[in-house]
Amino acid sequence: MARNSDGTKRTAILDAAVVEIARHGYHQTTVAMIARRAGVADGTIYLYFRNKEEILFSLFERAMGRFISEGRSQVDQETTAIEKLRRIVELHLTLVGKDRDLAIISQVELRHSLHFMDQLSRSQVGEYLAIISQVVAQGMEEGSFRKDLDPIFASKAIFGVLDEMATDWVLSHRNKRLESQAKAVTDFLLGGLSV
Amino acid sequence: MARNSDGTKRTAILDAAVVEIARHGYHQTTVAMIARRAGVADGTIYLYFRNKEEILFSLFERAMGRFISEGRSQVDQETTAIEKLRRIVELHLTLVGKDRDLAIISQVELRHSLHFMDQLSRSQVGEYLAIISQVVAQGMEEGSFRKDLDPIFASKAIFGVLDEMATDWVLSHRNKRLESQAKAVTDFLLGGLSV
DNA sequence: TAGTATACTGAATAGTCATTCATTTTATTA
DNA sequence: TAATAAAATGAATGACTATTCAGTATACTA
Repeated sequence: MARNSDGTKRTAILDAAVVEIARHGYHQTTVAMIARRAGVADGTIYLYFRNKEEILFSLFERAMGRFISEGRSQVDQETTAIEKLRRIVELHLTLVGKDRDLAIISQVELRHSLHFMDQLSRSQVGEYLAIISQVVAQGMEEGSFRKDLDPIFASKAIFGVLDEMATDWVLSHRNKRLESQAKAVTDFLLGGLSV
Repeated sequence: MARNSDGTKRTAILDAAVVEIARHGYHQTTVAMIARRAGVADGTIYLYFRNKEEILFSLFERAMGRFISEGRSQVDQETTAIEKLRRIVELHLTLVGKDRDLAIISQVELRHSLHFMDQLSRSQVGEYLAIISQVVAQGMEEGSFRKDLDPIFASKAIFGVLDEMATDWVLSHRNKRLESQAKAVTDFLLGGLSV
């Protein structure tokens, strides 16, 4: 499998894939379309990726990597669990809201098949949830969060709210920035519905 | 477009589609596979559905219809917003947890394309969210829910948590019943993370 | 029972595209 | 500069499948 040394061409292919897949959907996007936009020949794609599906996987890995590494660093910049949660919410909404094409991919196109979702949730999403659940656990120790929480459960619930906001933003055609919801989300997560 | 008077055959086709699509995914499921399982000829499918995609739409409508009608009836059986919320959470998790094949479809396969999700969210999901947001609004009037909530926002957050629990259950290979999470979900939604 | 309408069948069609690989171009080495 | 290796090309292949429709079977009517 030949490839140029810097990741130039691989990156170009992934960038092209984001645009084409966001615009036409994974199944309507042909390998030829991605190749054309990336400025390479069809066959070149197969020097960098085993098959079409691997492009989608790689796309996800690249995006999720940012969530994890930035997530960690944001969390490390704060001391209290409440502030850490605030940072995670802001980061999540900001990262998704930054690039609509990528958001379409992560909120819609990546959820195509059971097989696919399975892989995703096992690998990187699990790592992301672990970061969140650590924050919850810390909050419980600190005494700022309720003692009767299950951190794993709570991390999923938190992710669920963030994910729904992201999906809603992708589907809405309004132009409101996604990160403008950060405060509302944090307040809801911390305080719940009850007075 | 010919068809037999009772919905027998149409129902058989939809039932077959649920099984095949849950098992192989929408794109790996051929019309022939659905026809075979339903015990009809390939062409018969097209007497009942315009095309393959319409099968998926119909599947969704049938399933979502239950959420909405049962949701309303559950809500009507309670008086306080807190109890209504409890019912919605229980119903949602029970309905999803009742049929794993259908759950796979609603949590994974139905989210195929932006176009598709768009249609879904506009139509029936919107109606479902409206039911939830009415409950939130009632809770605010009653004084049992915080006054600074936006009911629309809150309904999305609630749906997000329910949806994530459902997806997690579909992807997890454990056998724990989904509705066993109902209390944890309700507590989380009502009380949030903070003490 | 003959005639007509309705329902169903399944083989043939028509188009699509992921993937391959023989060939060409570009880079590296001696 | 010649020889060799690495990268890249893109036309051709081969496999797949949604949809159609001419024909058959079943139900209904007079």
